[in-house]
Amino acid sequence: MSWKIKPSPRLGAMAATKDPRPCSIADALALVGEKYSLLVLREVCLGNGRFDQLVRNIGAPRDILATRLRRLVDAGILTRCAYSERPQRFEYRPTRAGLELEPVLMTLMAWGDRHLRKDDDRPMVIEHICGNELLPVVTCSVCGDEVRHEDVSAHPQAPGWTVAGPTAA
Amino acid sequence: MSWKIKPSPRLGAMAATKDPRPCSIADALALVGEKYSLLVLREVCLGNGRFDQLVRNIGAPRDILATRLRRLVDAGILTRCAYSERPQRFEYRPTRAGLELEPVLMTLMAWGDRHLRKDDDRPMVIEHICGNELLPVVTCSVCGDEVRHEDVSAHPQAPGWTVAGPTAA
DNA sequence: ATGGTGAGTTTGAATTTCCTACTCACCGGT
DNA sequence: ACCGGTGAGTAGGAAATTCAAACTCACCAT
Repeated sequence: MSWKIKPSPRLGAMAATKDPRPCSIADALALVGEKYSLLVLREVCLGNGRFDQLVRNIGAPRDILATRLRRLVDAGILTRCAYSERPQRFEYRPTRAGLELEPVLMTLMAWGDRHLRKDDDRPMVIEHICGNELLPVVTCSVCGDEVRHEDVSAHPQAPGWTVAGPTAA
Repeated sequence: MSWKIKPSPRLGAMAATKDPRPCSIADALALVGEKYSLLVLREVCLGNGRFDQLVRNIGAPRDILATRLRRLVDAGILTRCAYSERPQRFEYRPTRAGLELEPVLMTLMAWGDRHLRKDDDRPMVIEHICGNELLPVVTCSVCGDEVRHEDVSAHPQAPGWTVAGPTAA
């Protein structure tokens, strides 16, 4: 009788490493990157924070939405405030931290408008107080210039991490 | 014998509506909002586009990563180019459209740095060509002012949609 | 008493993700 | 020629999530 000897698994091809690059993008996404979370924030920033409105406008299943809302409230991104006692009814509103995610939504929307739609059939236009349609641009807070890919360089701070990955094992 | 009469289901409390608010944020997220997709973009923008590097630096399961890469390539956000024939080896690189998502990553990172970390233990610092650390700010491309929540107003274009949801049914 | 609304919860089925291992093509050393 | 190693994935089954539809509870209006 013969057994298939278990040939020690390849050492190079392992599962997802348990310590990926430490990064605030990853951390932020762990909080608001789940399906629907950013759409909740969109609606809430539009002033539209009641449960059934969220269900309708986002198109999310009610139970999932309830889970997301709990998480966003716990994270301090939303607050749940009563807009009526007897009958008790609630409304979700962005906290300061939540409002500070709006720039993310705006740049994302601008990208979608530019790359996902042909012509000018934008489903929503944002007007700036200056009187013009808002075309959001990301700039350097110091010099004020628009940020371009070739004008920035990343410097990882965590030990063992370079821009190219962990220092050669 | 008695049957439980099926009491026609409530009309008010239905499942997720099949036509949520039309919105480029939603469309963009449908493309790049799945788990890991934006982290792929992060690595690829860092110039780090080989499969095994992505696995290590992102911490994603290999099969999921393969699926995401296919999707991003199909969407025209990444390209898969050979960096060596014999043996064939590939590398993923951002297209123009992919690079234009960098502002989203930057604002997200800045938010994470500000709200998810106490003190200044940022895992990564970005330097702008002007010589300073980059603190990205979203501004109005016309007037140049920083965009603040209270300075913008949204105008949905789709018929039947106001900022507050579908026109009263 | 009946029906309606807001804000969720429950339940079971359908999808996705995750983990571990496996493949294929090639290279480099002995 | 054989052995081990690397890059870039694929395969298969268990575990976790999502989804749709219905159900609950408290209250108000008729």
